[in-house]
Amino acid sequence: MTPLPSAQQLRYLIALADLRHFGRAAQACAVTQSTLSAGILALERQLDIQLLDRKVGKRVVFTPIGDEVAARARHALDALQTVQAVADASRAPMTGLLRIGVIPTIGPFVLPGLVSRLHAQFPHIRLSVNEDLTGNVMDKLVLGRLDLVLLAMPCACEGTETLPLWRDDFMLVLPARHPLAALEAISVERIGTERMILLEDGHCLRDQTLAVCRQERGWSTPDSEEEFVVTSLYTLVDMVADGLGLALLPRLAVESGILRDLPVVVRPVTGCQAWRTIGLAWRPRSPRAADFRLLAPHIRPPSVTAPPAD
Amino acid sequence: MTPLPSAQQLRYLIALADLRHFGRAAQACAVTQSTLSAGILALERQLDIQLLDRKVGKRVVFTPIGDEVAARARHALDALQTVQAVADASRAPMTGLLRIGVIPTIGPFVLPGLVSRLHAQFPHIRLSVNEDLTGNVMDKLVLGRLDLVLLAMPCACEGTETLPLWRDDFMLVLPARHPLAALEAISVERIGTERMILLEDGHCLRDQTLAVCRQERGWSTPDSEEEFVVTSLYTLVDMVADGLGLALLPRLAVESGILRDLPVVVRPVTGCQAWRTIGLAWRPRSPRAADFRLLAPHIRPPSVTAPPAD
DNA sequence: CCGGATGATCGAAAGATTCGATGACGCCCC
DNA sequence: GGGGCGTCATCGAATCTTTCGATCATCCGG
Repeated sequence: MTPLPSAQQLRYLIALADLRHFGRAAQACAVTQSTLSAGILALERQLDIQLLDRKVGKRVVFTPIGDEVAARARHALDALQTVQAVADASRAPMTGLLRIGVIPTIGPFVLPGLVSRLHAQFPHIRLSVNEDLTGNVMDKLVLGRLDLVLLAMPCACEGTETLPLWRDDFMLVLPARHPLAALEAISVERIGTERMILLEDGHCLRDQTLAVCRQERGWSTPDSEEEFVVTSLYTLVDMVADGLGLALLPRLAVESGILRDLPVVVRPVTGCQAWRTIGLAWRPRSPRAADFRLLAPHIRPPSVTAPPAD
Repeated sequence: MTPLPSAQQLRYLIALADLRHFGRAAQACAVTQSTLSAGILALERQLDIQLLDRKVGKRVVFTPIGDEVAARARHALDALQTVQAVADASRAPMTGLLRIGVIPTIGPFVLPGLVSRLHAQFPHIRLSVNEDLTGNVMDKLVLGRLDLVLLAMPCACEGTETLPLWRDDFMLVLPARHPLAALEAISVERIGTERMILLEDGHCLRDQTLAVCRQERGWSTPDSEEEFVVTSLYTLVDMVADGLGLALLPRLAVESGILRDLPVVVRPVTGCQAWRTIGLAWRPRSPRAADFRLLAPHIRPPSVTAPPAD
């Protein structure tokens, strides 16, 4: 049985596929050109296939099968590096750079406490935070540009592993002088005739608000000319205070003091399932998946007091 | 930078994880016990983690992280072998064992011609055929026990790559003396009041028949005591001939002569989308994916004459 | 307390990898 | 058209790694 291609050979092939030049690829691999050339030749001999088209001048031209092998080689090398990464992560858990993504309707209310808590608990961790819409942070997650995403479920998180953290109720925010403000709790049917202020497209909270409203048959999306769409929860609250409409806010935002001293009141919504689930998502093959599970208990809404240490 | 673990080391680790015995693992790897022992030690030293618990007697006990690393090692070794397999497949396309799965409502009508055609076209291919329900063949496909599946879409084929081959119309088969037999084509609304004979649960054709019938509002699934459910298309045709009900048959089956000389007539269905798409499915990472695409043109219904060779 | 089984360790031989130097080949410009 | 240049292949020597067989250390059951 011929030996499997070595990690070194795969590195050579991938560098050559990227740079299309033996000398520069060798430089990138920190070896001499002769070594890289011999490595590619050895790979061709071992696999018994032609990876490069050598007749066309002296330019580096991959054969179709060469491209295919290079693509598989990338995957194999990645898998090998993951073995190493798993070992590294276990030897030094909760260290190194953690690139965390978060959506705008969670970030401002969770991150401040989270960052300081993580720094206190895990001094060797370095945090990089990226706030963006659900779709964007999830894209970056699967592309490997983020390690961990804090988001609101339900959401389309194919190809990721998720862990629910806590339930975050939606609460109705309305102008203080609004007739409904007299009620202690407001049933979803009463919202049917009201104008709702929405976040702009792409915010999952927008879709979740619409989903809650659509549980009431009488409700329909406002015409585009009548629509009130804003880009941040802060603006949204301001507009409610101005009497321009009602809005659903996550309890998380309310309890973080987003209402300030504006002339608005906040009421629970009854008669429907009005909440989102805050959760974590990561790549299932992430070497640090075990770390992320350990990290989860430290991600909390600011209002929840820490459980006593044991 | 410490070197990545070698394929050999991963093999040693996996053999040890499987056999839990240095001597036998070494035998399985065709090396001496000392070599395997040294290999494991070297891996532990390179990764700088403890893979085995050595204090407990002399039994081979993996640490939790050892198990984790072994699992990743399996994946990495698999990826390396795939590089090799891609090369092998390209060097000798259309050779070796091809394990093909097929569903019962396609197999009898396509396989006979397909097998002889493939043997003629690719003499070095060895075929292994497995006929089973859609769910079962797809399970075997993703588990790697099949290479290629011939099935009817739409279907839930997550985690697989699919290639549509041709559209297969559904045709209504009814007793020769049935009043509707007088019509040249039968609109789906006329089926609303008829009793349909169905395949048993698990056949995708059953679900597709129900889907067609449900396009007609008046239609509802028969009560279980009134249901006529059979296990094969041949029985189904027999029951139609006996006047027990109507059935939808794929054109593929009709043109393969399943109606024999029974007192039934077959009519096109109008007024709805009544067809299935015959297609191929395989694992996206299959080393022979390129082969499968080349193979597709040779999979045809028996009625279609071969295009002239060019 | 001893013999068998199991895994770790050691030195030597075989094999693989790498380097620097050099060869072969096409291309460009004078 | 020929020399210079850029590019990839080849070669021998030095170095590093892997493997083997032998041996040692330890544990377990009688």
